[in-house]
Amino acid sequence: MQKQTYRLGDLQLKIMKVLWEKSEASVPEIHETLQTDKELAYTTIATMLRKMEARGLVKHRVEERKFIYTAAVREDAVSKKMTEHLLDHLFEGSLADMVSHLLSSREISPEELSKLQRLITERKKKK
Amino acid sequence: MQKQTYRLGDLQLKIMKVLWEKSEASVPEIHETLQTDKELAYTTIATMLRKMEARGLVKHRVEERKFIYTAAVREDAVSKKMTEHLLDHLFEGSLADMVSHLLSSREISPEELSKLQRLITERKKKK
DNA sequence: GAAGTAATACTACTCGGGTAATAGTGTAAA
DNA sequence: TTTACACTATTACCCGAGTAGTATTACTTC
Repeated sequence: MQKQTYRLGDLQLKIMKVLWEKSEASVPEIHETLQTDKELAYTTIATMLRKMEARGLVKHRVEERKFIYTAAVREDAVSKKMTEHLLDHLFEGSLADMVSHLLSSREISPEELSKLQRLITERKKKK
Repeated sequence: MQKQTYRLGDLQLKIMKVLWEKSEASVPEIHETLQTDKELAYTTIATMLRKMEARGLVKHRVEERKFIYTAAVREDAVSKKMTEHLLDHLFEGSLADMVSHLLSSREISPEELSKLQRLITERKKKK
């Protein structure tokens, strides 16, 4: 089990983000939180959560007849999996290629650039 | 039309990669090329190509009764779309966050790091 | 001209994401 | 104690990726 955490649908990801943020949430809470994005039926969220639980992405406990959901996978694990998947499948594992792509196609603030620079310098020292 | 190029399945991506690499290819060629990975029926490739054409990802012309396929979307456009999608949905658009993730979880060669460093310095100068 | 061969066309099925209506259930309020 | 209300459970679709068997078509070669 614990299959492919690297492929999460958009809605699933949104739900995970809510759970990571709040650490736990009831269905109404999640539904409420996501309403800003797009109109989604309450049952859509509830169904999705049940499917996600079957897939091992979330867990729930019952509290006063309400389902309280929590994430069953950690955010950094998922981010890592998803990013690595893309990196390996699209850029043959070359981080430089990937970043160069982003650099050439997006506006990146000077702050971001500096932050990046620091990160890399740090990393070079360590290794 | 020209919808979501940011979500390509693994097989579709593999096929696109073959086409980008060779610039054009017949079904047997593509099938042959992908055989190293995994056993896939010839018809699987053919069907997939037809579906991809319907989706606007590839085109074909006929040459001596054979379909010669070519990519209908450019590699950099797709890479960009896919990477940006991930960046925006997983890291709220912060390139630094994304890279930091990768840096902390992967072995990156000193060469890659230097390359990255150069890229960023370049970019800072330009802007 | 019949048979073999190589290609495409058609059809079909599974699976998972997404979406939601409807049914059921249990507690709270009137 | 009947009725609302607020949840969860069940069921049902659609869509696209993936996979591939079977049918058809059109050359080639006896």
